[in-house]
Amino acid sequence: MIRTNTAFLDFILANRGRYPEDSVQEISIDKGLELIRQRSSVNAVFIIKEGMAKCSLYQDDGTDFILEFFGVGEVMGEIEMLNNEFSFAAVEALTPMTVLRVKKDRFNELLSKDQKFNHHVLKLLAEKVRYKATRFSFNQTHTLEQTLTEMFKDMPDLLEVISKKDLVSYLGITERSLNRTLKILKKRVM
Amino acid sequence: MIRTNTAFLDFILANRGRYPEDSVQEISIDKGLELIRQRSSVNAVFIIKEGMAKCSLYQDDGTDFILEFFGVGEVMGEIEMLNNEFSFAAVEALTPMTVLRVKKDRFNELLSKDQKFNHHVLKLLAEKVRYKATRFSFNQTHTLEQTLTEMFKDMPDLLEVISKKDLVSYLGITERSLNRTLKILKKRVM
DNA sequence: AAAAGTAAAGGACATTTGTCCCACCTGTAA
DNA sequence: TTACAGGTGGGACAAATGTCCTTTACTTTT
Repeated sequence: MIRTNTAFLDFILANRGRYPEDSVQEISIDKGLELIRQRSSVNAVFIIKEGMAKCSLYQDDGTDFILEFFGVGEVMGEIEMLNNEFSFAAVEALTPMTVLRVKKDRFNELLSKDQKFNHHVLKLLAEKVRYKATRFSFNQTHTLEQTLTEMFKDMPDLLEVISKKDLVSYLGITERSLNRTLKILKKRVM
Repeated sequence: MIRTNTAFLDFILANRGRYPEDSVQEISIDKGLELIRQRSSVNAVFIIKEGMAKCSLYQDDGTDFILEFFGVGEVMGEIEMLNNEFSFAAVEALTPMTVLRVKKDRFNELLSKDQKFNHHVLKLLAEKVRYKATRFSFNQTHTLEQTLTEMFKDMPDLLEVISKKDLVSYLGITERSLNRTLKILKKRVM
């Protein structure tokens, strides 16, 4: 459930020497900082080298829904770059992070000039579509209890890594429901 | 809610004369035919010229969840092509269709040799991510009544175009719930 | 038109999730 | 120590959705 993409990160790290000066900058991000603000224009693509972020969508009614947790290697801002639109989601650091920053012009240049870079971006987008589809499909057709059971199978230390509040937003439920179901699951284990 | 992408279709239609012989074949599809079978290998990309299809995911428990309704210009099979994996979803014609078929090798060739083609594919993938994210976010955080209200605003003739069974699978609910809510909405209008 | 068979709609009750609020814990200021 | 504030978990009830089965409506056959 925390997305990673080491293939792309490794590729960038191995090749950045060949790119024009300053194409890829490494920057440190404090926990809690908002890397991308919703409905603002985005002028760089970010790749996570260390740390974790959440990508969420604030809705009109005040609720916020977490689309994805981004881990090492995940890429942010490329959707907006390609559609040339304002960001449709927000990205916020959940831990201190180190990210690689590629400015808009450089990103587009790499896309058109470096075939391997281009192919990585295509694959990464395809993977985002695939993952979103399967995740949402599962959530829509299963109860919270089933969904949580799956998540713990995948990641037993879930609650140490992600706060209850974030988990609630990720699942689109209330804190009450989460607590209730966690209690049921705890009983089940004993 | 029925996705379309005329930009890409127009581009293909305008340029196919320049592509090698037989790169883009036009084929007719009967209603009900399964263009892409889930968990099978995909060896061509399809673009809809006429008609409509559903893209769905059959789950282990027998339920099937409709990810998207594909209308004119929508592209199918490109995710599998890029990830070089078996199809994760199935696509079935809901009406008689005409589709443009681009074989795997040709598709990859166009991707690497035709920069505009490449850019169209990038944009189309980005748009799929964006759309899925906003749709699912909305559904997860709203009741069926709210979701249906929005859908009818967008498309008053919804029920003439899409069968109740498909609508049910698209929303991940039961037929009973749909009927109940439709009745409530009908009362509301009067 | 009557009978039989099939698909769609809806009633009654069960389960899941949400809302509201209270009790309890912890830390801190008086 | 007391009193107050903020946060966390949970009880009680409400609302939304699912399950099961009956009823209604619509076709087809005779």
